[in-house]
Amino acid sequence: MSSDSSPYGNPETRQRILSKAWELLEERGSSFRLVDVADAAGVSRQAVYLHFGDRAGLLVALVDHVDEGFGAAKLRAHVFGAPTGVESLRRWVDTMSWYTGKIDRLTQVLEANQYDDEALAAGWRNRMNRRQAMLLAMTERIAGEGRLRAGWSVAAAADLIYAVTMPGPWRELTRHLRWSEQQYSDAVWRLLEAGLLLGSEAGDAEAG
Amino acid sequence: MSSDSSPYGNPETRQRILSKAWELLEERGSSFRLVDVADAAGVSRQAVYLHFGDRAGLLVALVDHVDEGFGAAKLRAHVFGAPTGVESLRRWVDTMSWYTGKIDRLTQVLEANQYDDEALAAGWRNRMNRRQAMLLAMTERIAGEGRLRAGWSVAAAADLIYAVTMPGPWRELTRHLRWSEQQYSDAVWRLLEAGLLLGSEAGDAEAG
DNA sequence: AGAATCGCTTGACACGGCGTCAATCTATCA
DNA sequence: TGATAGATTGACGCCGTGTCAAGCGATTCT
Repeated sequence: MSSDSSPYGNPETRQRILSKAWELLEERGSSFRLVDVADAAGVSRQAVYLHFGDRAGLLVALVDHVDEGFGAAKLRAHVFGAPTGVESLRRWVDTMSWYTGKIDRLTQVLEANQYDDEALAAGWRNRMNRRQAMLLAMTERIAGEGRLRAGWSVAAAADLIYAVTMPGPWRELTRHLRWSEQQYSDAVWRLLEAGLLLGSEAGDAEAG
Repeated sequence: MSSDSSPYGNPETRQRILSKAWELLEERGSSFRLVDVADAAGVSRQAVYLHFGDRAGLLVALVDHVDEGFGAAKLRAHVFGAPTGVESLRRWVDTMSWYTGKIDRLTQVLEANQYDDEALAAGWRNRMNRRQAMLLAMTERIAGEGRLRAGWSVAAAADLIYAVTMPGPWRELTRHLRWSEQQYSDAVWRLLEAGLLLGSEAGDAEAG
């Protein structure tokens, strides 16, 4: 409970920098420069360093900033508030597809730089670990409802769902193969449902 | 059929550079430097530029180099030589899991730098397009054998298989979640089979 | 009012790695 | 003898990151 949460300087300045950094990242991608961020925010280049330490620090801070901006907490509540585990997973896939689209540019940069930047890697891992934990919880719930297909352990199923729904495949399908986010969501859901779940009472019959 | 395939200089030197570059990439990852490559190959830094133009050129050349080294052509022949489309896909998943492990470091670098390097992006796209084409062909064959589950178009199924089997998820499962390559292969296959394919005559029954 | 502190600016600098250039060397082949 | 190809040498410019020291205008403390 120490005060390491008081970052530095004027919070409004901090917000301005983050907002402009976000905009620049959206349009310039991973090649956005700190000097541009500073200029856009109407602040000196050093101010950025004072607030965030370095480039990686800015990126990491950006993650929380956009999560807050997009109401990630509420989205999570909606997902977990589903009446059943299966429905929860369905909502998750849907929400994730939408959300991934919103922050894909940032995700790209994080992924691309996680290998030569320690701090960035940690930030990315942290995010992904939380996602894993969420999916494990959902999968446990699904298993508890007796809807996990025979032959799958909860852990294995959760890991596989996690891996298959990473940003990479999403990006490939929507950005390069021109699927809509909804198509992605539907197809992935169908795949997971048919591959990992059991029908509630009726079989897997579907309209032909 | 023009002679743009005669690259530059002594082919043996070229090979030495590529081999050493590969080694360095394996251990240093994306932060490997051209100067180190040159030193390791016992050649001047400029020689690298003469042979490959720039960093991206080296990386792209490296792709073909390792494909050749690992006998990618033979592997492909094995995959396509399967008696049925379904078996072909099964072989592909298995082979791909193994092969992805062999070249994962290189893949990482390619993925990571595709966004700020034009030539690298093209090289990566090229590779992935060929994979897509392969999977489309396999999926068509599967559909032709009447083993594609109802409700999936050939194109959609192929795209989805392609996306789900990208290096990203593979890396996540094997490197971070400690799955073996075989476990990955088995799990992904099970998922695809149950999700997209139809049993030949007997149902989907499996030993409990 | 005087002093200290905070938030930020200014300008300069070093570092690293990439890419480039011109000059030079050394075999080989004609 | 003299081109030509393959490679070396050493220097240079560029660019973005990160660092440093000094200073400046407000606000707060007393």
